[in-house]
Amino acid sequence: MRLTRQRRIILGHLTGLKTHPTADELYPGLKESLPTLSLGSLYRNLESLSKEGMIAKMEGCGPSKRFDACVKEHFHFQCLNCGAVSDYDSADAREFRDLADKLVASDPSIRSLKIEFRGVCHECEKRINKSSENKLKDKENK
Amino acid sequence: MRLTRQRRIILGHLTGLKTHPTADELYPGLKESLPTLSLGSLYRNLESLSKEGMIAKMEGCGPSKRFDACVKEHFHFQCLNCGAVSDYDSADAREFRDLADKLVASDPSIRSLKIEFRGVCHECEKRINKSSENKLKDKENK
DNA sequence: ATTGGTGCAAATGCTTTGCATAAAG
DNA sequence: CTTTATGCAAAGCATTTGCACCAAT
Repeated sequence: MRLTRQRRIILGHLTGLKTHPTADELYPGLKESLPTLSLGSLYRNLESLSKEGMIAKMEGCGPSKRFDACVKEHFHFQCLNCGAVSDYDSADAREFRDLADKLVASDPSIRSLKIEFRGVCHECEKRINKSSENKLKDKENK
Repeated sequence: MRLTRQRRIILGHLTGLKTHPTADELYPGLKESLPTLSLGSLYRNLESLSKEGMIAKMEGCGPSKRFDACVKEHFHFQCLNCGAVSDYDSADAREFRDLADKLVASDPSIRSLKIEFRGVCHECEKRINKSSENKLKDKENK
């Protein structure tokens, strides 16, 4: 695979984000640096880059695939409300990872373990609190 | 939601399977008992049944959703080769589940944890061994 | 009579593919 | 000059939706 200008810019752009975007989310920002970029080529290039191990392709976190410039193993946290995916780490999580590794080592039929954390992200939490505040106010005004 | 004849048969059929089929895989077998069943209605009914908590909808295990008549929490094992999904249980797995529950309890921002085992299923293992045997024989014959 | 269920076909959303052109080695 | 990359439009696949008809309360 050739690391063309287009691919370098896609890679650079993705590296600058910690949001694990979908192809669709990535596209508008990329168009600024690459006005002729087509969505088809973006898909092809994300696929190529991930096949080369230069980026990670995340499947099964919603209808669309997400991409991550960070290739080394780490946990993800997905918001049940908005679908956004962020990295997750904590002492407990690291302990958990250790036990997971042990489990994989103990059973030869297991090659890997997919682990994903789910909850409500800070942004959605705020939004939800605000909207319930507003509902209270509405009631008071009636 | 009304538990119509159609839905009862879909539910019964799914209960008889331990393969966690996709809508597509379920369809042909169901057509025998329900000749007029449309794929659209199957999707709608699987959706309704899962919303009622009568079956489990599994997302993120490939391009198609899978459905499971067993609603109580349990681990799944997915074959990296053929995509088939089966249940997974072992003493180590139960220990793992306990730690996962602790982790969820310890961090209030976490609502749930998605855990999935991956490897190569027995059927594929056999198939792969056979085909490598054949390749050896081919070499000998040359 | 009103509500909910079904079949069918069309629409949707995300992604892939075919093909002609362009760039890189 | 052969291979690889790109843009565009069309196709693909899993799923959802609109609508007319039907069944059950």
